[in-house]
Amino acid sequence: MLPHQFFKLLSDETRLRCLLLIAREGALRVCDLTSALEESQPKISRHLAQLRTLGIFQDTRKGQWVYYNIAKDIPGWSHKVIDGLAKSNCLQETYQADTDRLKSEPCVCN
Amino acid sequence: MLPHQFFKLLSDETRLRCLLLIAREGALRVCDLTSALEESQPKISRHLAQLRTLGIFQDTRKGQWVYYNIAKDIPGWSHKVIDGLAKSNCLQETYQADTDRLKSEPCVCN
DNA sequence: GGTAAATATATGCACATCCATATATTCATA
DNA sequence: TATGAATATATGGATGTGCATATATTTACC
Repeated sequence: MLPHQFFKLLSDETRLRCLLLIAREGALRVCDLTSALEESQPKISRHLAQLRTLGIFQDTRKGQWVYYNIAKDIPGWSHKVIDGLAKSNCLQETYQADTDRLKSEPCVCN
Repeated sequence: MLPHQFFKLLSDETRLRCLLLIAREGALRVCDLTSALEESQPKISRHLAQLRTLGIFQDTRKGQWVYYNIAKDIPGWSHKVIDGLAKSNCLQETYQADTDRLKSEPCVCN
C-alpha cells in the first residue's frame, strides 16, 4: 500500500467518519455505521469495501451481520496516523454526532 | 480546513512528495521541486497552488524565485501527521530518490 | 539608463479519466 | 420469506495533466 493510496481513502468524508468511529469504538456492523452516519446502506458498503480492499479494514461475518474492524497488519506509519486522529480532541468534536447517534440510537436490527 | 480536505491533498503522489521533501529539507523553490521530482513545471506549480490555497503551504518570493514552506499556523492534528510521516524511516525509503536528486543534482538555476 | 533577451513561476484551455452517488437488483443468512 | 449486505449500472461532477501562453524578475548589451 503506497502512502498516497492510504490518504486517498481518508480523503472521502464518509470513509473518514467510518474509520474514526471504528478506531474509537472498535469493530462495528454495517448497519451500525449506516445508522450512526445516516447514510444509505449501499453507500456505506461501497466505502467499506474500498477500505477492505486496500487492507485497512478486515471483515468478519457473524451470522447475518458483517463486522468491520481495523486490520491488525497495517503499516506502522498508517497505524500512527489513525491513532493520532482518533485521539485528537479537535477531531473528536468534529464528528461527535456520529458517536452520539451510535450510542443513543442503536441500529434497528438490535 | 476539514480533515478529509487535508487528506485529499495528500492523496496525490506528486503533492505528497512535495510535502515530504519540504517537511524534511525546509523551504524549497519551485525549480528545486521540478528537478528533484522530475516533473513538469506547470504540474508542480499547480499542486503547490492547491497546498497553498488550503493553507498547508505558504510562499515567499525572493527575487525571481518563489520559496514554498509549510505554513506555521496549520492545525495541530495535521502538523502531527506531517511530522510523523517525515520521521518515518519506511516512508523515507519510499521517496529517497527525491532527496537524493535534490542534493546531488541541484536545479540548473543555481 | 534603456531596451531586449532569458529565466522563473503562474494560468487559461482542452481533454481524458477517475470517483462518488442513486437506483435497482442480487446474494447470503436466519 | 424477511433481513442484512454486496454489486451492477448509469450519471454528473471533480480532478490531473499537457500545451501554450501570460506575468514577473533579472541579466545582457548598447
